Amino acid sequence: MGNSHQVTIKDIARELNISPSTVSRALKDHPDISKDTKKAVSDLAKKYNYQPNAIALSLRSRKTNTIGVVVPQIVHFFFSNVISGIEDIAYDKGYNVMVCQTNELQEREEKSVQALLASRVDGLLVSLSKETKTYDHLRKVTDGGTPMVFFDRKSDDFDVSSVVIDDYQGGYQATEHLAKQGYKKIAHLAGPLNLTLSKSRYAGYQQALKDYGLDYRRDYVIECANGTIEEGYEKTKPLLDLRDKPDAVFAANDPAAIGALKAIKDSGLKVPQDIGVIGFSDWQLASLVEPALSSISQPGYEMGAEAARLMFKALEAEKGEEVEKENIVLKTNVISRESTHKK
Amino acid sequence: MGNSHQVTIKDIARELNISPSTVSRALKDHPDISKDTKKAVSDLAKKYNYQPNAIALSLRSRKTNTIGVVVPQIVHFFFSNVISGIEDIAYDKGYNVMVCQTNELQEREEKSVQALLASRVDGLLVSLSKETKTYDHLRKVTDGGTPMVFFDRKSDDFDVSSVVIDDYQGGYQATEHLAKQGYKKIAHLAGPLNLTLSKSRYAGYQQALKDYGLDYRRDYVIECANGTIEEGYEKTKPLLDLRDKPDAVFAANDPAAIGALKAIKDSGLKVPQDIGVIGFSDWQLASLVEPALSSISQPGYEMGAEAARLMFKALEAEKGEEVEKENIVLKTNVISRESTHKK
DNA sequence: CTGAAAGCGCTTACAG
DNA sequence: CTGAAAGCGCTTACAG
Repeated sequence: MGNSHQVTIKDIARELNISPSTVSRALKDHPDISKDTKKAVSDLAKKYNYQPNAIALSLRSRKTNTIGVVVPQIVHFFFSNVISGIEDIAYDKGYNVMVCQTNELQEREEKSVQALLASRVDGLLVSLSKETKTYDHLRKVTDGGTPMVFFDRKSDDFDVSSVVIDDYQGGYQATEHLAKQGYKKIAHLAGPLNLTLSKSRYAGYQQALKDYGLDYRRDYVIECANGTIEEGYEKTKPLLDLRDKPDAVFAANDPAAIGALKAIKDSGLKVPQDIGVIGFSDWQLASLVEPALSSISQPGYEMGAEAARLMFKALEAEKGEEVEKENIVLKTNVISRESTHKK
Repeated sequence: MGNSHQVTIKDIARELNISPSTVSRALKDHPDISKDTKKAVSDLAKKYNYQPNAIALSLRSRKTNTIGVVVPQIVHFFFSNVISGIEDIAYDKGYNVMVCQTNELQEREEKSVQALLASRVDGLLVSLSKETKTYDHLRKVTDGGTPMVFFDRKSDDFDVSSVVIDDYQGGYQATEHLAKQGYKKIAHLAGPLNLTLSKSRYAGYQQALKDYGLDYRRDYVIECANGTIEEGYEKTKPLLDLRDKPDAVFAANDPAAIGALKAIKDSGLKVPQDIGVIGFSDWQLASLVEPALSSISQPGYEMGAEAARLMFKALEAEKGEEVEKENIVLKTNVISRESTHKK
């Protein structure tokens, strides 16, 4: 028909000469309504493809059946997995998902949270931008009574549920894996050390060295602020120039590890025979380089699904019932490939 | 406060002993309202962090300031770029974005479209699932008067705007690039040939062969239905067993190209000296393999931004004004890397 | 300068 | 079995 007006209950009522209340009841198969009326209503509803207006329902029920997601980047293997996990669970629950990316900017994070709040999302799933230093915008969320769950990048200033990766364990596992393969002098390309996540990986690295009786040397640790392939390449070169050079590199992210791989190969040394390399899985890239890169897996999809589940637990709780906060820490796994197969 | 009730205009009115109408006017700086009232209202609004309820506004204005996106997969380099492009433009326009993934299932596509329609999104951006054969669910969108724009995977049954990649040109460019590098016997790992997109790339390949005076041989063309690395590997092997084997391969997607690369290397032949390889960029992976893979770039971000712009053009049109449909075809580019540098 | 009324599309307690 | 009324949170034409 190309009619730009969606059919309402009133339209049906008018055509049938009955009241909107009756139409509403008939539509939801209310026991009071007569068979005949129900039939007439549902026939007409079908004929005009009547769709209940969710906006009107939301206004009445103060529930939008929508959750908001605030994420640093959409174009990112890990985060797109998280979003996908959230969306799948939300779909099963009959919820819609509004997605906002902050592009790592605090200002955009603030505006997005504000927009989502204005849209009265039932709950908010948030991963902080790298830039975010103050939390007033998130205070408004919790103060207003909207359930919030952090994923991956959280602030400890809030008493809300969260899902994060066990970065300490990941750093430990990576280093342990290298040690078990027989590498003795393990260097670390750390992530930006202002992030808790980088510090945890670094700490796990140190603990594993200790547990396996290996030396911790400050000059074997180099910070990679951007986590790019180029940076990994450049920062690895000085390590190779050391008189006593490392025989393995644990990079806190995969692009840096790939850069390290290149730098080692360019210097004429062999991976994994001379130097082993292991990364930390931000992308799905690791398997493609040569040699294929060992890495620590981060369960992105699971993180999203878990965060969504925590959210729905809060949303489905009885009104007034206190839901206990959970802080879930997901385990990482070692993905062992060629780049660490020393023998 | 932890008060789970968001402050409304009525609350402010009550506290100030004035009417909701006056509060509403004061809030939007209506000229009729006195300075004093305005000040009192805005002070209280600030104190209670009043947020206008977008749901109530939507019900009145029949505009939600939200657009819906239906995409086959979120975890996908190309599509996540598209979503990102859409989100950035929507953010600039003050719109929210609801994202649904179909996981390539028609049923889920139908339900998602339906849910988005029920939520009264102002417009819908759709990329069809591979499975979608019938279009009743999309007819409901256009019949109901909701603007729709297709991106990447479209149906020609609708008179709506669309943004797609010039696959014909991409196929042509890939083949032309190989020809110009001096390759003469160019094979093609085609995509699933039920998709228009695959057929177009194939047609571009054929035309380029003709234009460059090269033979078209049916046995040089192999269909890769899944587009995985494994499939590319397996389907390339028979090509290498031919008595008169090709000296170049154009794969309709990057994973298949990467599989081809491996198969060629495993057979003892050299890339690019013996056989050149070029892919079609679905992922960002191409630069990491060895040798680095030449590829045809698909501007995903631009596609999303363009599709969003078309949508907003329709949404911003005067009521009743006819917006002319545009079918935008984005150009691809050759990304020339090692895998095709014959000399 | 301010307020009462109506309405966006729905539901439901109340009345008959 | 059905309907009128009230209300979700807002805006705005109308009245004063």
